[in-house]
Amino acid sequence: MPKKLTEEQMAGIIDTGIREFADKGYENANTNVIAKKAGVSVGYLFKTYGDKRGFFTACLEKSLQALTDAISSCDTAGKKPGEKARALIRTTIEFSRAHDDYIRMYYEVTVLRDRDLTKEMADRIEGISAKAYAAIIEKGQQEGILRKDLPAKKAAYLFDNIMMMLQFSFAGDYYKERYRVYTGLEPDDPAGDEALIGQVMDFLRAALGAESVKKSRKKSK
Amino acid sequence: MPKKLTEEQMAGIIDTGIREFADKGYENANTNVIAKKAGVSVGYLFKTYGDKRGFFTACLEKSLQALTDAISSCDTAGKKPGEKARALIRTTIEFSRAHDDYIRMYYEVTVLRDRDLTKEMADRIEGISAKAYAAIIEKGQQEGILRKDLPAKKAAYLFDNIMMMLQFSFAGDYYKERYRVYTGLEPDDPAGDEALIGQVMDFLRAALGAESVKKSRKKSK
DNA sequence: GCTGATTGCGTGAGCAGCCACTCACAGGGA
DNA sequence: TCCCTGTGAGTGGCTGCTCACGCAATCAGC
Repeated sequence: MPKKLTEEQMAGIIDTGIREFADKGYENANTNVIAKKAGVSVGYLFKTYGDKRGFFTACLEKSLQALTDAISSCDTAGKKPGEKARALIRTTIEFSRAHDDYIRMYYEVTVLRDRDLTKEMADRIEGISAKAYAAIIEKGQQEGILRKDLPAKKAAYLFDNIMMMLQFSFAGDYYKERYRVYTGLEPDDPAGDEALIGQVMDFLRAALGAESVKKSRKKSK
Repeated sequence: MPKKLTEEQMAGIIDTGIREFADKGYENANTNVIAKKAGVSVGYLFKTYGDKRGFFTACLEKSLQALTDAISSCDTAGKKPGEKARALIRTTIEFSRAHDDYIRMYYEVTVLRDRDLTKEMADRIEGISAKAYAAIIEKGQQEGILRKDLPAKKAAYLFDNIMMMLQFSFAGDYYKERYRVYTGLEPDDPAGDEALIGQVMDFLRAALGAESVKKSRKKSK
């Protein structure tokens, strides 16, 4: 049965692709299988996206958009740096658990052996968060809430290290197991979330906060 | 020309394998090519290691051993927790730069889709460092150098997050680029190392140190 | 010591299966 | 009738793995 694909079908290929790439990895994902699962012909897939890599890039695009949207929704004007940070941590954890396939797509980029694409993606993805984080931190420093002796860029880097690892910890098999080993908690269970968020905040507040702020540190557990 | 492989040849296959797996990834590494590069027949490779996965595991084993050795060399008895941490950070950075293929092998595990192997590896690799880190932190807490209100396990987890990201930052293309984006520094150039080590220490000391220790914080940059 | 037999390690051409990609075609819309 | 979109059986190239063979080392008999 030929003729004119519906909008859903066209969007469906991308979603199917994301699921397959996330589950099996780039190499093991099979374009024939993806097309069949999406109810579309292979021919269509290749005519539309050129080749496998092109299709992958399209899938990636959607995943990254969703990720970026979630992150930037935390950066509401008027919020204090501390509130922003807390929102960022909570959103990251929740998003990673709910849309683990998007995170795993992002993780796939990290593994890619295509020098140019790798560089482009790193610049795009990290560029966005690097600027956002550095801005928050700089603002905090100006307001006197955060210590000024650690360069904002380096602080942003250390902050993002923790954010990235959080993302992976709730999406990838290896990182989930690692989370279990370290904390004794089950990553899929949201029960430990609040405690974790509190501890991460606490850790960061201590690491980045100005002396005056440290005193108000609350006991956690 | 057949007959009896030398010790070097036998070790050589593993080294060649590590290089190939690290460079191209598990799927793209070609057993025929590895055998040829190592100056050995494919037949030998498969007779000795069973299949590609078995050969990969053998390569992994050597990489992990080297990594574990380097890490555990920092844990000399008698050192203060702070000294141990500093040695750990320095060693991690230097090792990652010098033996980036070992780190990339480790990273490959992280991507593996083999549930059982993933779990086993996570338990082994992370189990070792988790215990070591937690022990150092607990000791620090008992000595009153480190704050006691953050559970040692969680602290170890956050510490390891930073250590892992440091490893990747000097070994993987994506992470190298990310490091450039964030810090503006060139990851392959050791010139920025001391400053980075100082800042990481500073960050951790602030995050984990007891109040009394914080006062002695030195200005960095 | 010498020689033919025996053993088994290592070889690499070849095979089988997989999968990205093509292209001749079907059929719906204008 | 003429596009033009989408189809899916087919193909070519790649790669993990096999297996029949060759060669050296060891051995048995003299």
